[in-house]
Amino acid sequence: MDVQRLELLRELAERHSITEVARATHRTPSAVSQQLKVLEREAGLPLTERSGRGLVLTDAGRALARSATDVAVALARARAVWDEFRNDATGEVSLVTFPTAGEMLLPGAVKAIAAVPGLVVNCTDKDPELSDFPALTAEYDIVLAYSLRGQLPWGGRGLTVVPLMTEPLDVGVPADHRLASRSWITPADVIGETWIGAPTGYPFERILHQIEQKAGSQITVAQQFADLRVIEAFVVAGLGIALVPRYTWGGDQPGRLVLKPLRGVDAERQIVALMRPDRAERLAVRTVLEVLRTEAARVQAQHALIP
Amino acid sequence: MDVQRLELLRELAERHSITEVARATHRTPSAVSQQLKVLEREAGLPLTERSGRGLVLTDAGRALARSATDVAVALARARAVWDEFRNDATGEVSLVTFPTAGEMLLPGAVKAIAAVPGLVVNCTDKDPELSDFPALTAEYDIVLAYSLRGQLPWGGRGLTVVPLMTEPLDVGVPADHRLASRSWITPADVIGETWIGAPTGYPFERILHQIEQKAGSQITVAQQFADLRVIEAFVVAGLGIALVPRYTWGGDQPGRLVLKPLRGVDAERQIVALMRPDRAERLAVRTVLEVLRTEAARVQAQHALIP
DNA sequence: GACATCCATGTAGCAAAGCTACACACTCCG
DNA sequence: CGGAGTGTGTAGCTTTGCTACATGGATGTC
Repeated sequence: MDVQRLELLRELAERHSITEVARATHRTPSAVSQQLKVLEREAGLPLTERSGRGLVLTDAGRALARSATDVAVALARARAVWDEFRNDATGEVSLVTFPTAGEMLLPGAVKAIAAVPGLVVNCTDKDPELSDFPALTAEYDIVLAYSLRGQLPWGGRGLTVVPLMTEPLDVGVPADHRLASRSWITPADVIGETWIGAPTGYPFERILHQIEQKAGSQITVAQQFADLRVIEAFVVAGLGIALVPRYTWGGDQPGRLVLKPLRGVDAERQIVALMRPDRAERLAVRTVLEVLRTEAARVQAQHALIP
Repeated sequence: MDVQRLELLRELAERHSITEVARATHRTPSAVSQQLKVLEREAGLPLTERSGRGLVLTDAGRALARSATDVAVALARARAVWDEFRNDATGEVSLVTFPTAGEMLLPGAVKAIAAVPGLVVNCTDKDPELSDFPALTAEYDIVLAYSLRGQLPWGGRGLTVVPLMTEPLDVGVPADHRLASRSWITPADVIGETWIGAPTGYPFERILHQIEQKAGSQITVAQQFADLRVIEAFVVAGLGIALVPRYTWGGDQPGRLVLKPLRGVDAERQIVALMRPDRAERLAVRTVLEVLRTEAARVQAQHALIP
């Protein structure tokens, strides 16, 4: 029961291909295949099955891979305890975000992290529609993701989830709109309005459905954009109203776009950090996470002051 | 941070000598020394210090060794989960006991274990006065030990403790003794009696002290024997009375020795299994443990019937 | 105080484990 | 039917980790 081999099995469980595992671990596919073969012989049961031109884990393989995660966590924790002992939060941390969170949290966070010597974060963004968040944890240490209240799609898969903040989703209307002077809005208020929506499959869709149900009236979605800036521009142009995350909206439309809280509907999203449990143990990762949490709190507090 | 090397460090923490670690892991001292040196270089801090002709762990070394235990536990658990998956509780388990528990529990337990194919237990006994129980966990998978109520000397050291049974300690008197017809005895009853005691340092001593305190009168200990059979023989010969564990006494003095429960004093001992936490995870070990527990329950139930 | 003893630790050499490079077999898809 | 994708064998090399033996320091003894 060698740890290295278990690690390979775990990688295979996540990446679903020996070639991918080889690339990720800087080895040739042949080396990976050989090691897995040895593990299988030690285990005494087949761990993989051929399926088409690739292969899939058997039930036994999945079971063993799960245990492998526990071992990896213990090992990572040992490393972390040691780094804490030496007070050495050094290292590289990779991070993906969806664009709006990146805009809101990362500039401040990266600046704060720069103050920690030897700690480096490499950030990227990725369109949330193109890639499912959990899969990204194979490649990145920290994945910033969001989910709507009630749905917690990131549990269950054995990932570590750290909540960073909950952000209300308001209704954005043009400054000269009939609803612009209201202090809040209910589903009944927006009957008959035209909406600028997000592409099909985006979680925002669910909230529009909730509004439909509460109002008892069908919603008209005129356009579908992924980029918030485009949506805002359309709203300002008077082409419709839209759901806008309160802390994230651009602000480059000063005075021409106003946000109104939505009552009667659970209109908020949770912004969380998603991680593979072993990576979540690393001291460098935990340090970055701590910075993100305080940054999120800062943003939230700042918006509470200017309502 | 190689697991094998961490394992060596952990062994060193327990055995306090490279030579001993080498013997236990079937290597030469040179090999152990080299591997620890590599670990130390990776760790970046000295893990050991020379002390006389041997060496001792530094604080850093002890800290890292603690983490190493967690890794070993995770790894052992992975193995156990796998063995459970294959329903394969095969393997060798070594066990030490103090004599009385061996007499009481082991014959039945070993017979039950013989029914499990491929599972082997190797048992030995060891005088409890000569060796401290925790140290034996380095050498044996399961250590049967006892402790008096209130004192739990086996926690704290990071060992796994599984309670098997609690055994009352009665007062053994000859059948023709003035107290032989009583249904129980209090400390006041035994004022003026001569005691056959255990050697100094045995935990039974503490109970005699309690009796002294409750009775307000000094106790006379005439002889000190470790072996229960000798004690019983002296009691039968009318040379004194003694503390006798209720389930364990010989029975080869039928009718000539009677046991009387002691009231007013916490007179019982806990019989527990002591294990290194990683070894406690092994399926074979857990299986043996399960047998021991049911055997202990059987013995206890049997004695409840014949009071 | 010299000597034997018991440690840990260096050095050289050897055996095994694990990797790469390359060839091969198989499946899917245009 | 190729061509691009997959996983897997084989040969050979590199690295790792071990043993055997020698060395040096600390301890205890005659």
